[in-house]
Amino acid sequence: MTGPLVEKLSRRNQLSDEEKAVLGGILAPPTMVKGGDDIVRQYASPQHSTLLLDGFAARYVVLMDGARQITELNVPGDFVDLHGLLMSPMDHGVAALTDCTVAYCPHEALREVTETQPHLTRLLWMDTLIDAAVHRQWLAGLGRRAATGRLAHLLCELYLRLEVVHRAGGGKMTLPLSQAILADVLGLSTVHVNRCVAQLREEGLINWSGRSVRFLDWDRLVHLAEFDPTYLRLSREPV
Amino acid sequence: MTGPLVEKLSRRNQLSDEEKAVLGGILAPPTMVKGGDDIVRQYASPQHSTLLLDGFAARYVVLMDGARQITELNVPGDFVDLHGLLMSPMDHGVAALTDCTVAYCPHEALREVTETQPHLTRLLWMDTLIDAAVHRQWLAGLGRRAATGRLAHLLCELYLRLEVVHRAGGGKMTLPLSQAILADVLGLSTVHVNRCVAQLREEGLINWSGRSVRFLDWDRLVHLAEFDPTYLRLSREPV
DNA sequence: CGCTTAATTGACCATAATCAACCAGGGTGG
DNA sequence: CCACCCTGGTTGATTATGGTCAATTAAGCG
Repeated sequence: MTGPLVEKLSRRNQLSDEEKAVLGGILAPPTMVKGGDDIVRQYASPQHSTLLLDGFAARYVVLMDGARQITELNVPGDFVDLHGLLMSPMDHGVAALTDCTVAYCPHEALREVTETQPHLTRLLWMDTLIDAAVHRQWLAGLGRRAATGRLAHLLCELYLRLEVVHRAGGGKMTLPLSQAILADVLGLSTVHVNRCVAQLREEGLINWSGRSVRFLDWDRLVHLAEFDPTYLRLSREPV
Repeated sequence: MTGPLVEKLSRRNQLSDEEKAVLGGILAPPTMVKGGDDIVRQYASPQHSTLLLDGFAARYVVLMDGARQITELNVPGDFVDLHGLLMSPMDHGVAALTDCTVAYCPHEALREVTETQPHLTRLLWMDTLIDAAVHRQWLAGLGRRAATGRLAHLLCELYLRLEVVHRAGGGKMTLPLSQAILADVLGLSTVHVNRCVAQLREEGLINWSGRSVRFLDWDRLVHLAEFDPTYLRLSREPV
């Protein structure tokens, strides 16, 4: 059940069998959340954190005029609200973008991990640090990148993150997110997302129909996106 | 020397005398960094983290066309590169925006803290989680807030953060940042920052001349900014 | 096969960028 | 002491990226 989480963490530093067992032992049985429902509501103070096992989720903020900004996309293996362990209440919501399978993890058990498993604690800490690193890349995109480059960057990032947990490979990924959702990620209108997708298609960089995205020229896409994967920390780190 | 850090952390959870002593014991003597210089260079792999004791610093990303996006502003009491403890090399730079006083903290000593001081570790972890929470607010701003509201939000945030470390109070703060720097924070041009400042002035919300910002109508500014300080975690947290 | 959601396209508009001056203040060297 | 210079702030004119509004098409789906 801890599969995608262990796969991700193991990329960065060796997980001992004991640590894997600890992780497995603190998770409650999986639960389903329907696409469109909230996994965590804003202002809630949950007594558990939520590990996403399957599906796509997103942290989001809604402004008074109704505009929504998605501040983080979560893929399988991500803790969607690990920060709730140390801070309460939630200052934003977490939505299931598709049907999701999640496993809850009592804060009590996580707190025990922080008391007795310093190395595993550092790995979990690092995972939240990488969330922050992704935030910073998105900030650079929203602040200084043109719309099409921003979309290209997002596609590069998602491909690598999904590949780690075996949801993408061979230059192809399944992306069950509507253009309206992507607009809320990219800080654009749906209309303009559509134009950016069209542009990437016209340039012969991707083949995107329905949920399926195929990369036709990864190198040129990376160049257009100015994508440097360092921030995703997909190789050994000094944890 | 740990003054501003202890003041900030103590807002969130009680620090024991032992913990304060531990913090004091792991810091090297203060160092000066000149405004405009880098505190940490991108791609570097420092063996210490840097506590900002005085001055303003910023994490930033530079794109290929030379545009700069500041992804985080640091004020006294902030660790500017605590994440470097668990991840290396740096995926961005940290610049001193003004003359700064900093104290380095060897990673070796910090690692020892994570092995022996679980509660203090959680407080440091939380501090990085709050960095991420600030990132998310900025994302919402860059993605969905109009320029003037974005500036208003930044001013509200900075005032509260500076107040915690006694660099602001009585509705007034000293902000030694040029409009060009603010533009790199807000994802705007300097010209437009200037117009936004002018607008806040015209609306009678602030008095801003030179480095001195005075808030004339905090409530209306908060309303314009849609500012909710929850994310700054300035009161007791369940660490 | 109708119904609903998502994608697409076009016309027009607005926010903010760019370009280009100009001004104010504070050092500095003559 | 004052002219000069440099940085940072201010203003106006023009442009452009992306938003809004509205309609059309395509794609799932019961």
